[in-house]
Amino acid sequence: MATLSEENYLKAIYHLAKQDKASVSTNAIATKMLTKASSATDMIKKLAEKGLVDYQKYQGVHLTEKGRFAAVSVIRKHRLWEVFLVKKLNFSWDEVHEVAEQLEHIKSEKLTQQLDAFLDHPKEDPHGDPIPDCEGNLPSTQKILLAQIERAESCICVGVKDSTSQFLQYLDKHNIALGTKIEVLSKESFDESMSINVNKHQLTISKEVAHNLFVKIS
Amino acid sequence: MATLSEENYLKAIYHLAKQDKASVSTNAIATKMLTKASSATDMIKKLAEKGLVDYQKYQGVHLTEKGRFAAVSVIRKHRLWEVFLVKKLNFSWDEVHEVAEQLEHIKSEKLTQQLDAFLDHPKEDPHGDPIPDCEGNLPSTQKILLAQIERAESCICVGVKDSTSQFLQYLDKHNIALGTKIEVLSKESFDESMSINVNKHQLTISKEVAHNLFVKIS
DNA sequence: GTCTAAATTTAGACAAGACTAAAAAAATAT
DNA sequence: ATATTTTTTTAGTCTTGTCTAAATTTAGAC
Repeated sequence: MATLSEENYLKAIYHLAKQDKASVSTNAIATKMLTKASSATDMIKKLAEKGLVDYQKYQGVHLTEKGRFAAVSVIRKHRLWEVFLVKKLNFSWDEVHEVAEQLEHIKSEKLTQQLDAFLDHPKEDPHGDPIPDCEGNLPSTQKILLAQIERAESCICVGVKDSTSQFLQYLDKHNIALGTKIEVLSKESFDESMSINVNKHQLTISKEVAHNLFVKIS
Repeated sequence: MATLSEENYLKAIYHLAKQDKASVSTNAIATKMLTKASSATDMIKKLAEKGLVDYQKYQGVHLTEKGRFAAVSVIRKHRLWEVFLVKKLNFSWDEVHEVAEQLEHIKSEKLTQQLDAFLDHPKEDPHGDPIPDCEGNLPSTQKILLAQIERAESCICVGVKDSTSQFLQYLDKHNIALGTKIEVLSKESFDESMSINVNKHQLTISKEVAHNLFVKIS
């Protein structure tokens, strides 16, 4: 039902709402979509017309249940395709995003179901993000940012917040992957940089890195 | 470079040119694309502008080398995806077309290459149509239509001309698949119907069926 | 509380791809 | 060779998604 463009807006609204959970502003949507506010307003009206968002002038939008389901369905497909690309076609985790952005819009219920089965019903994509089930349920994971750790402690890398290839390649270079054990040695209060141990190698990471790595305490 | 719509037009022109090999008329394109002649004219101008077809008013079009390559690249992807759907995702041969029509437009050189490798460089799609290589070469196969057989003779089904699900399901129902041995018993000169033997079962097929089944003499 | 600044919406325009109706060219029939 | 039919093109309109510029509303500063 939703056009390609509509699906992309729904995804953007979903991701923006997750953080804030308040209503999502026109400007935030425009920024995320790399368009202008006026374009976002136009699209918001179309989405509201179709019952995918609740909208009142000047008040931002909320996804309706229907809109949320549509958004999550696209995210499900995106993440399943990412798993496919990495597990079956030997893509690395920094190469999958662009292609998955295209594949996520393919419309075929059967394709999605069969792909899911073919991949053995994966629970996470290559960046550690959870894959929604076909009913739109998304298990809430309790990952924390590495930056939130305040004392010498051991943890395991379980995801990335930023999945640009620049960041992922930085992680590759320092042998940090999903499942990698990270020992926090110390944290510098001046610049929030951290001294960590990865595979017996000591490493200093910046605030920026620490704020984009999800870990769980081990 | 080419938009989704342009790719579909190129494909249509390619398929129309194959049969006739003369220039392709505006009307033929419009009919194949299920649009109006005026829309076809508009698109032809865009394709000519981009150097994908040669066009002179009222004279129909020819694909340029660039246009032919673009068309064949889309066909390559279409057929590779069909193989994927049947071999890996358990689609049947009458279910793949629609989905492949979407997948064929995904733009990623690496994806196509890796998919090809993952499928072990298949030579044919599930309907027996040859898969072009990445340079745009398409092996010329010498299949004949079952209807062209004039006397009692044995042959093997190697492809279908019509790949609508109605026809494919008809073939399924009568246990005719690629590789199936077909013995021609007789041909009726009145209506061109044929009496054939498939897996020990005798069967009478109409002219329509005989004209849509490719075979090779065994 | 009013006044400015920021965010949002409206109005009008444009490109892509489609359509209808009408004009022009080509093909066919007599 | 001319008349008629068919094919093709043109002209003008529509929808989707975008834009700029202007108007409006909300929020923040004092």
